[in-house]
Amino acid sequence: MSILQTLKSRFASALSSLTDDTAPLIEMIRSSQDPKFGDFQANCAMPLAKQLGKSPRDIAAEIVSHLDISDLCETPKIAGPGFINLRLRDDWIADRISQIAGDDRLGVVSVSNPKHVVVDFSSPNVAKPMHVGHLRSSVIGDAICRTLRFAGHKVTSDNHIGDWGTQFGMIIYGYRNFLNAADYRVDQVAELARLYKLVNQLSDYHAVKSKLPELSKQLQQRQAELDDLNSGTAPADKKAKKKLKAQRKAVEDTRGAIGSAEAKVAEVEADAALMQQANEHGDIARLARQETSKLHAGDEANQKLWDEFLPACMAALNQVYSRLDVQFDLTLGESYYNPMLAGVVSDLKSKSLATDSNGATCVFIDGNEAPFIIQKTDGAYTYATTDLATIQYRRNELNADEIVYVVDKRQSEHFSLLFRTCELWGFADVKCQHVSFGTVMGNDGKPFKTRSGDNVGLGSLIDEAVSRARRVVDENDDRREQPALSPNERARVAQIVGTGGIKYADLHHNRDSDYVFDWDKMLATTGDTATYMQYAYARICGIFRELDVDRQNIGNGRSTVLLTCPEERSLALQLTQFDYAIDAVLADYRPNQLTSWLFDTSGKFSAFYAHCSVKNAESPELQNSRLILCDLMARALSTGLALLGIETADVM
RNA sequence: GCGCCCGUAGCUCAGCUGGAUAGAGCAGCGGACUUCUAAUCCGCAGGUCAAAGGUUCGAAUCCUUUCGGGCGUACCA
Repeated sequence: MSILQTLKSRFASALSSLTDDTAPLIEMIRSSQDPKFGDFQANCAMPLAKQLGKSPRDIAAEIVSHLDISDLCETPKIAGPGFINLRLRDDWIADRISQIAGDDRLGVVSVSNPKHVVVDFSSPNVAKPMHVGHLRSSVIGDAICRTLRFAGHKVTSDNHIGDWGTQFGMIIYGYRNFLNAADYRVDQVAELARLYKLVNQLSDYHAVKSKLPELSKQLQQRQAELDDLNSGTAPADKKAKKKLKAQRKAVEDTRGAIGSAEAKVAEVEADAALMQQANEHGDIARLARQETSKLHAGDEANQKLWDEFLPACMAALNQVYSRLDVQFDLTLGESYYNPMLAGVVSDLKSKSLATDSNGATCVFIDGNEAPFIIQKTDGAYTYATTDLATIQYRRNELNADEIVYVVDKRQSEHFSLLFRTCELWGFADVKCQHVSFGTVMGNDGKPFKTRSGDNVGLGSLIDEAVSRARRVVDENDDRREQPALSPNERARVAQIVGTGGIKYADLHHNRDSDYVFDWDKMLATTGDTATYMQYAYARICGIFRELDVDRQNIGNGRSTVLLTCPEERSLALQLTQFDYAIDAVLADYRPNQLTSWLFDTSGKFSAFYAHCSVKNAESPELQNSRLILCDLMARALSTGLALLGIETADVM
């Protein structure tokens, strides 16, 4: 039983003589936020006093008098309005550490009721290079999978790749019209990406070009409306003010739209070759869409191209996954569900859940204006249809108890419609959850792009991180009198530090927050970073090397842990609470709960390291005790970081 | 129009179902390497938690309003 659970059960019996409803009260026991108040605090006296019409401090005293915790805590202190402050006995902490020291799971018990959770994450479109946006989903999803597995659940990680969408028609069209055969032979994926970009650019050109006159007209009109509003007297009431502001924004938006449209047009027109291609392919957007339709309809030639493109695209994705050490149990892309889509639509129709609206087949959910479109006017299915088929498959074929979607929060409306539709469809028994995350922003407050407006490729991000890490590794090792690392080891450390840094930079934010991308922060190796913890790990390994200790034998004996100074006690107490961090992550799928525990713990270790020498411990018993703490700390770091997909190195 | 989200230190962000004097990191300033790796440690400074009301013994957290910003909103995924 964990410390908190033990405390709660003791409080439950103490409280039972005062009230029948102890459940909400024992939830008010938690760890103290300030160590000067002790290790834990119970805040239940105040509400209970209110309930019983007595003074909170008297109630607190009464609770304490019924409380039987002398075996694990020192005498409770009542403070402030009626807080009960608890300080654990050192011998109790020491006992607890001894137990955990012999436990591979560091005191975390496997769940008693394992669930089968399908985690849907990463989900890039093939033939489009992965970018920072995919980093969040991949890294968060991977951490969730690892943590669920550690807790004892059955996990199926599934990469629901976009291999059946509009972009394939564009690539097919590009392949047929603009292929550079030589480049294609050298680097198939790069050439496909170029073709995708080109077709996209050309269809954009035409779309935007034809929209420009309308946009200018709209601008004129909106400007006129704005002038109209401005010409009157200054707006007195709030409504008029608001309207004026909205109008200003509308004008600005239109102006912005024209600006970017003109830029797109100019880019094509500045390039004679592009211009010629644009002129020769005036209907490119429609024709590309047609290729997609043909593919979906089973057209042999297009299917053959799809079969040709896909393996190379997958290989490119897998290369990135391998560098990130992200693994999938399944990679069932959208194409996999294609045969099931017609059945989904007919089933929903037969159950009168889906109806025709303006020629499209839709599910309408009460309280939502927007329909959930499962079949378009032209007969094509949408990603909504695919998502429904996917849930059906995961429930019926994979026997999932729970499905977790690690997807951008901008799609929250889609998921709420999807999940609601599934409930109505009769799939209420599978728990679906949208684990949303915020956008990676640039310095301008807009979604992060390079200066040229492209997405930042994930491959080059990793390269940059590793090469920066290498510079730091070199600097540090060169500074030593005797360099500790061979060139190969340096490369290995740079790899671990670089990729760990990227992952950590993402994971340590609350996933729902947008955050500003910054190379220096993303790749920083000081402060609240993976490097800080990796370094702590390497320092512990250094102690074992220096003292020539066999880690296998530490903590196996009955040797006790001695807590002789505040740094030791604080570290030991922290190390008993790994299970809270795991619980906190899984409560709402927030890996930042684990990063913050790891950072706190590492901070306490660093203080311990600075103040409590292991090598020069005052006695062999104390040295042994400190070795137990070091070993436990090292395992906490490697285990905890591993749950985040971050590796450690013995020397760095 | 409708719906969802956000506003916390110079910057980037934590802050769990309401708990005591709101926390980190970075940047800044000042200290600590003959002693297990200074990728570190110790200290200082930095805040009207956007604003105003309300609920409560207690509010950054819950409710209402205002201001500022973002996102979504019928055939892209």
